[in-house]
Amino acid sequence: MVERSPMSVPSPSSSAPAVQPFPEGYSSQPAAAEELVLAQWRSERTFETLLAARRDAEPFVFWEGPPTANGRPGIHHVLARTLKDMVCRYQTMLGKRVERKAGWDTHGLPVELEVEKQLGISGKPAIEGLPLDPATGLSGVARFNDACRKSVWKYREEWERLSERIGYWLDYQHPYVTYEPQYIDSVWHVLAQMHSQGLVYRGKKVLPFCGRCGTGLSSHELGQPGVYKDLSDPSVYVRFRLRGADAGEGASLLAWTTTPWTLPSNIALAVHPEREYVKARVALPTAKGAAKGSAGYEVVWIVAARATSVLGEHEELARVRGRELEGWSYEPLFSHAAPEVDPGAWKPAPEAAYRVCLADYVTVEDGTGIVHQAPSYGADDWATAQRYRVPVLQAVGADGRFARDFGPVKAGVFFKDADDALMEDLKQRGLMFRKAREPHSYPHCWRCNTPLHYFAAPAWFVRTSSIKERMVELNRAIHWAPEEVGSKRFGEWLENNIDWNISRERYWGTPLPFWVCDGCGHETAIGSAAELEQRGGKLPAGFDHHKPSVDEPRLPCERCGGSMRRTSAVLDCWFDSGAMPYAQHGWPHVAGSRAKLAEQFPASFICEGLDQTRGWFYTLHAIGAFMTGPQMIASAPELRTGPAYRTCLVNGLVLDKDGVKMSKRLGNIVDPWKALEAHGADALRWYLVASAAPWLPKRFDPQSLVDVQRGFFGTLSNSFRFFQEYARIDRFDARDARIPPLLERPLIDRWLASRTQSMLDEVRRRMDGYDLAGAARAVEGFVVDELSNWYIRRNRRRLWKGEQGPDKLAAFATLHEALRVVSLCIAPLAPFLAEMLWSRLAPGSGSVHAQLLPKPVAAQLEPQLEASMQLVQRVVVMGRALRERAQLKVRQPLRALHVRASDPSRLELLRSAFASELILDELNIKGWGSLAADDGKVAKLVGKANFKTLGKRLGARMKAAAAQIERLSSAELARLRAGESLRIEVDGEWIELLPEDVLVQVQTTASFDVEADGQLIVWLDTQLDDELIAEGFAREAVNRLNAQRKALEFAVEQRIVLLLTSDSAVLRSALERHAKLIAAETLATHLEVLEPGAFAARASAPVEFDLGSGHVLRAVLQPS
RNA sequence: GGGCCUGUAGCUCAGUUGGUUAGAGCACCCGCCUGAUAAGCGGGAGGUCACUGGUUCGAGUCCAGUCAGGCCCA
Repeated sequence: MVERSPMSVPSPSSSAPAVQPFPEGYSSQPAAAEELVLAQWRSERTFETLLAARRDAEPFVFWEGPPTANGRPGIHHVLARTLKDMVCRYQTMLGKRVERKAGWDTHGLPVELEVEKQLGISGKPAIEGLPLDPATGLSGVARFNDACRKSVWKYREEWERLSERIGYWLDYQHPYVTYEPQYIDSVWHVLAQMHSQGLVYRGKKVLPFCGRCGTGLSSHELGQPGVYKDLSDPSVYVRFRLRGADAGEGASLLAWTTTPWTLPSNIALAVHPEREYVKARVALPTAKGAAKGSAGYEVVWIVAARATSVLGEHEELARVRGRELEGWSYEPLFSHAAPEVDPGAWKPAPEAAYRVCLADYVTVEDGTGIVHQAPSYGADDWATAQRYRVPVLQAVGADGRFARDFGPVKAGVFFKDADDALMEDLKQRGLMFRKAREPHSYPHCWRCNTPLHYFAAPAWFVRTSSIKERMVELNRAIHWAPEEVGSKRFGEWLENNIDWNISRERYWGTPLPFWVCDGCGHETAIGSAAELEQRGGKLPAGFDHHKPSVDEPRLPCERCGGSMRRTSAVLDCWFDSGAMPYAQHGWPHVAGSRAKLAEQFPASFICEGLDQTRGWFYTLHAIGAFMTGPQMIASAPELRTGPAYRTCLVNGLVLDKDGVKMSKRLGNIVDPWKALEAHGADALRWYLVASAAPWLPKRFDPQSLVDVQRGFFGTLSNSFRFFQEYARIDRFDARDARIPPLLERPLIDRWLASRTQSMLDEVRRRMDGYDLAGAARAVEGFVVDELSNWYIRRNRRRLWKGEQGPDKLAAFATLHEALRVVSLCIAPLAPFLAEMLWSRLAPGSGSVHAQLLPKPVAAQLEPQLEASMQLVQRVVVMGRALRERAQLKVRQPLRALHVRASDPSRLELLRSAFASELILDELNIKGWGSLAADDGKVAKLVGKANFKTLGKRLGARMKAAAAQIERLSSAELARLRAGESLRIEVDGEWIELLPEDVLVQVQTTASFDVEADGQLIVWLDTQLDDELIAEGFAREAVNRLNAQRKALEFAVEQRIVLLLTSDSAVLRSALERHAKLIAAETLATHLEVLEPGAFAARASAPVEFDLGSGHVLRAVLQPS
């Protein structure tokens, strides 16, 4: 055990506790060390204590977007949660109170699906017909929803465990849960408010529908991988016979469709108003070998652009614009009508049926430019039907099956299976112009692979389009990171706002609180369970807001006295999460919720994935725009006008290392647990945040994690380890009164202190601007380049030298302070390492996360000094390059360093003892050879045009001017540099050149090797004399002997006896001359340089080292 | 089909209101240092800034189009 450094003197006065080392193996096994921190946070209840301590502080409002716990958390959740945590921890360190209420999104289709799978059933009939479960006494929907309620917690434990493990501080003790009664009461209240303001209405929504599951699919579901599959679909051209005045010559309208099953529901045809349509005469098909036209001719209408490709050879009889076809009447394809349904949104006009409509969406890329319309089965068709008040037919029901026998198709036939029979029927009746099969990309249910059919299902809407202007206006007040998500993606989405379809015909969701009268159709909205009871009588004990019990209460109709029943649908679960600002507090029913809302609204900050733009970001915003509108504020002053959230940070997707989206299907999902185990949470967090701006898609490459761990974390922990080892030995105490004030410390200390404060300043500025990656990089650069690779490397000896004096204390204190500030600055992003550092650097002061982040100390900022150091480092880099080229290793001392500087202030800086000592010591050079203004002997001045200042002024003459400037003489350039201006002639015009218009640089003209960077010229005196060579040998010897000490596993303080010899007299003399140095550096208490003969007589088992050029050192090292 | 984002060295990324010869880290090669040692430092090589066209004295940067990847919406 090393008790103290070999040459240090004990300092009995110090009673400070020794600085504790890091846990064993931190560098290779950070996960284990992090677990210790977690255990400490748990046992000390650090998070809860911190929240309590900030009880009365100014709030920084953060809302957690609720994840659904029935999916596994993945690596992208680690990214989102790290960003959230980083901001929340930072704001806490600014003294704010940041409540972080966890939330669970518990409703919705994914849950239902999971449960269907679990119960081994599929589709609505199976759910409603679920048999009695003896264990619970439940059946049907009650049993199903009961299972859903339990299922949502499937991965809760893993979510909480992962969140804790990555250091995401969130209040999981008091989460909001979207299925709980008080939450639903709140959502009902919001809906009832909307209803009372006339924003809720009943309509129909055409959506992709899965007949088997009995449900519409969201567009998100349609975007699932594998939904679109290539099918061999029919491609049919059908004759619609014109009738009445437009019929002439038995002409037909030729329409094209790939969905013959919708033809029984045809009710109109659509043409493009601006396109030209032709009336064409074509030959009827003939038997093989028969003459063309032998079977006669027919007349068809088709868009001009498609006539040739569809009809082939034809005779054009007439040509009109599409709008002239409007209103033309045709014969229904089938004599027996499909069932008619009430569209709800309009009252159908029977005379509008079977006519030609105009529609802009008609294309001519394929088909005939005449589009068959079946409003039930297409959103575009629906909109057109609404404009023309066309009736709506529905041969195929929600289940995807024919509702009743229809010509050749029997009732119950699945729509996809009806195509052939229908086509055959049309062919028999001479209405099929042509048929074929073509591959088409057709959507399928992502759950059960059933082909989807678009279907007009009854739906409830919120008239968001009526508050569009307000939403657009409020959006302007939101700080989006990045800005363009708000202005473009989100902004344009708001501009094109359509009413929000809030209903879903499912089971596990917040039931819509709308009751409709069986008799007169009057509807009413209920704002809470209490109100339901008040209006409809006592609710049964254990009443649940969900189906089916919520469907039982009937209300008396205020209008007609009839009975009102609840509409069957449940709420779009996006509404649940969008209502969380209010519902998480149970507003307004729960006691104290009004005050809570007043304080926790609006959000200062939210952060979710880019995919939430039309999800949570929208629903929060839309509901917020309503809730902060003038009518709401009048009745609920706790709501303030303005957007629901002030800052929204968007994070991008996490892709695999090849840039491919992670999916179960591809098996390229990164398991966050594996990454955590191998590299720790800090490294994972740091990598995810620092590697790029949060909103850019990120490629997750495990190798990069290794780099982060070895690079930043390795360097920082090594720096601490270095400090710790000597601080412990010397019992360094940061409160030691003998520590010199900063201004009395060496300049390099003041430099590091200044850089520390500059770094702190940059971190704060970047964090305040939500540039989280920039903040991380600022610390990283400081720690690696400045703290470790420069300050510590340059100052190692000050910490392990013998004397306990002010200089040593100053070095300790400077390093301590830098590490202390670093631990504060990394706390938001690397909470574990920060805690480990803090508890060792500032023991007894509590958690680093409870500290206030200091403001930069202006008095410690010395920009001049920082600039000087940059100059020093530049000269050092140039010197190293020269050594490299001259093949002179740093151990070989050199006589002199020469510098030419064009700028007198730089010369001044280099002449300072601070710069001189650093440069000469770092480069192992005895002294300055010359340090002077350039006199033209090794360099000349070269002028270069400053394009930035001149370009705007000169425009097209810029090129000529630049050429002129390059020809300026050294004398002219010298005048410019002295601050005078100059006139030059360019293309016959005189131009005034100001000093800043010309960049004056020095260029070397020397014949020997120099380094030049435009400002400085540096070269080495490479002449070696005996003295330098001897010292070089001595240093080589020290190097080899110390390596040998290590090879022999001597303890660092082990004193030795050294016997040295060499056949080279030159080397022997060098060793003798520098014996003192060698002894000191190798801790030799006794050193003898012997003649080879004498050495051989006394030495047993000597080791040999070649010190170069055949000078071989033989040595014996023995413990003394 | 529409909107938006991304494309810079082998990899991960910077690149200010357009301005001289496009940078960093990692990896690679060469060398160095070693009492922070399962670390550290220096040097080198490595680029058609996805492609095409345009605006401009000047384009990685602005504009239009194309290609590729992604997100969202139809």
